[in-house]
Amino acid sequence: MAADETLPDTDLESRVIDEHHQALKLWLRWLSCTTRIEDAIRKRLAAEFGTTLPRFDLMAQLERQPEGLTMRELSQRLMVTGGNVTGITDQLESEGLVVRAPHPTDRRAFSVQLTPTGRKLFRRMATTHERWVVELFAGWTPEQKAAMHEQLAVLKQHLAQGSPT
Amino acid sequence: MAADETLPDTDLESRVIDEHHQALKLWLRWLSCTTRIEDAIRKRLAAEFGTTLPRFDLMAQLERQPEGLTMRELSQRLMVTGGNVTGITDQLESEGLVVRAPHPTDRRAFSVQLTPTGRKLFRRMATTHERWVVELFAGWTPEQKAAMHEQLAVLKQHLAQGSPT
DNA sequence: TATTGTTATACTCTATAACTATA
DNA sequence: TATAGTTATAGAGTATAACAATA
Repeated sequence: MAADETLPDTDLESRVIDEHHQALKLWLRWLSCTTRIEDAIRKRLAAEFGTTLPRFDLMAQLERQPEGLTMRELSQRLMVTGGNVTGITDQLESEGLVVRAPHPTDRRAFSVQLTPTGRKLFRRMATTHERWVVELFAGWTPEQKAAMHEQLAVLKQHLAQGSPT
Repeated sequence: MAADETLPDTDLESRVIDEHHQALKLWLRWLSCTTRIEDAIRKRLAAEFGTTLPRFDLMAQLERQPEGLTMRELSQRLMVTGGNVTGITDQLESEGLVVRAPHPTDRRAFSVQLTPTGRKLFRRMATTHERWVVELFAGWTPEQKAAMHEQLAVLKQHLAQGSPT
């Protein structure tokens, strides 16, 4: 032990390997937590509101944009291809939760908007959803949550730069 | 501002609301990072190895258990139902990567194991996968990664207690 | 020509339930 | 009876590519 002077190469190498394992272990633990949280939210969304995460996410996007979003914008924000947005929008529209309003300037496009019913439902769901999230993260102090939030900002930027897909 | 003495109730309430928003914002940022990382890994796994995350995960479980795992154990560890494990195992077996060996004591069960080919392939994939993960988390210092790892341990335990499904 | 959105198709993962064989 | 595993079925989400209408 304490061979810092005699075996620098080996120490460097093992440190590198340790850091590799560190990143991998971190990712696996992260993924495990994420899966559990997502599963919990997914199941509750299905049980209490008969909906799914993609549907919830689409409505969340619309709630932030009362003037509406085009199918293309939804596709980009949800990071899925156009065909999928058509399908999910079809479902929500048939349930009277969203509407394809005519676009003010582009006759090819729609301005997808929440209906009053959709908005009311979404707000109920969002409130409940937020309570679930608060409970799930209740194991952390506010300071820990804040620290995590900051650290994730760094990661997010790194990810955006690293793979500018 | 600084109404700590005059309006304690309001301050408490706004602090609670802030903490709610804090948890939600944290979760949304977290989810965004996770999605990006997972997408990157999923795409690379498909492009470079023609495989998927569930297949990779199943092989990862087997690599840790050279004596093999039963279908049931795989089902539990991967947190999916039995029918899915049958399907994925069928694929991998047809490609010669895993084998359903007879179980030593229970004639109903199998001992699913990696074949030598499967083991070799998995080790190649795992090495590359680990490199991706290291790159994706390169925005953090080793200390930050260690701190995150610790904090996730707390969360994981909270999640395990909270919903003992 | 390029873009918006839809349609058609196919693939993966997932869950549920009925079923066989063994414990 | 209970458990291990398979099969059949169905449904959600996803991507791709061909297509119509409009820019």
